[in-house]
Amino acid sequence: MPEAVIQTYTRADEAFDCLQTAIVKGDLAPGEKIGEVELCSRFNLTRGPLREALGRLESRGLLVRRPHAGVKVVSVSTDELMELYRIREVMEGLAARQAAERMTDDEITALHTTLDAHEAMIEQAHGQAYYQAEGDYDFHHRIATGSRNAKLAQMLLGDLYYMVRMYRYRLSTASGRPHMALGEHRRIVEAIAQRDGELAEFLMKRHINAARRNIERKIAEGGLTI
Amino acid sequence: MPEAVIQTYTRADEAFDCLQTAIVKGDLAPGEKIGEVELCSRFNLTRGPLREALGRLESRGLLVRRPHAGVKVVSVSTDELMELYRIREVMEGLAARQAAERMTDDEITALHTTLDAHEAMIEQAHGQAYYQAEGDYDFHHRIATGSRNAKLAQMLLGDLYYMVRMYRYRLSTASGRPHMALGEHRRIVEAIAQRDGELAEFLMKRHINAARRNIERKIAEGGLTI
DNA sequence: CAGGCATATTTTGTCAACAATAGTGACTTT
DNA sequence: AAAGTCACTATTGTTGACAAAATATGCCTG
Repeated sequence: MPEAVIQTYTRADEAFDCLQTAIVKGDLAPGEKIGEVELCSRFNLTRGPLREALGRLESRGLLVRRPHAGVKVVSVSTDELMELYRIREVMEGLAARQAAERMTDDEITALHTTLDAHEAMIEQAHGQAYYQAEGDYDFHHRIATGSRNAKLAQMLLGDLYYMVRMYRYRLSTASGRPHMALGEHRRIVEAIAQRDGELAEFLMKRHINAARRNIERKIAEGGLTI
Repeated sequence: MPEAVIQTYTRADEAFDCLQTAIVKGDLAPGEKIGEVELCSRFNLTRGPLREALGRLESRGLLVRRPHAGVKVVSVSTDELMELYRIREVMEGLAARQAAERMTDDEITALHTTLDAHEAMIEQAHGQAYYQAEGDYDFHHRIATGSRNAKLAQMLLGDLYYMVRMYRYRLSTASGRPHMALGEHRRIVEAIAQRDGELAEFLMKRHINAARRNIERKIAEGGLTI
């Protein structure tokens, strides 16, 4: 047994998770001003733990608080979304490089099978963008973890991904280029399997850069409004 | 008037600042287990705001909390410190590139004068490592802000720098290579002034990489113990 | 004498009432 | 009539008391 420690789940954690998913899923719209008492009744919580959760969410940048004036969900402009992708580019590039150097063989095998599953899902649920988005998240999640860089994984998984996902739900994976993305994923995994960190970094950066430009183009075309 | 909004300072903010500086300065030693009531009496606070601040600090990675078991200051191994520098390398590289593209001429002038002040301080307080550390922080702070990438600045200034500074206080700027660092800083500013983003990124990455290797070497020599 | 179990204590997690502040509306004044 | 000011209300910030949980201690048993 690797982990028998059952992290007791406190009400503040519950509040945190509820709010985070509510924000990511869009149940709480960006810019929406929300009262504490309303949130309490909505999630069956009391104000103590709620405030604790609000503090955490604020320091993660998912919502902004003005003293005595209430909290509101952060609203990210398209420019800011592009900046997020630029950060992802360099950080995930680093993650891919370190993953190539440090992942175990078992983890790499798991990466391969993950991609196979994604391919099957794309063939089958042809056009179901939601699965594609989740699959993409799964892939990047594994690489962040595989980097064996705790802080890097924390920043990617705990900060950036939530903000990006917040928009992916709304755009419902605007990228909409499942096959292309899958091919890029395959090449990245190949580089990792060959323990070629430099190549993995390069491919990952290019992959995220392509995703960013794709979204940028779609927004410019007016097909998407944030 | 650009900013007439007086951010009212709440008790939770006070608690947050107190704890953060206490951790960074080393008044609260890493690994030290601290009780909530003790902290309250120490900083003249009550438990409500304190707990809010603890939540924020936890999500920033400065302390770890185990439910019902108390909080303790995070203790970072040398390996983890090196990982922090690797993250800094790519993120500050990006910051330098974007700063070169976006900083105003006034900001660049300010950067120059900042470096002049650092040089004077180094000459004068010859060996006073503390000023060097603060000067270094000032330099990197300006570039992070100048990147015009809000999230990037937040992650650097709000997360990474505090963790690194936490160790700089303890090592009392182990780097101890003030003149060399100043020269590197000058070259980075030159690249920014010439709006050469690519070069600025390259120089910044090399600068941080050199700092990392320097610390790594000193630790390996046994001169420093964390 | 050592190990495990039960109890007791300390510490954290939670709650509900109180105080302070910002936003809002009406009123007065120019 | 418009603008500024004052008071009010609703919401947030804070406090202290209560409940639950984990660690530590001491006792009992093998």
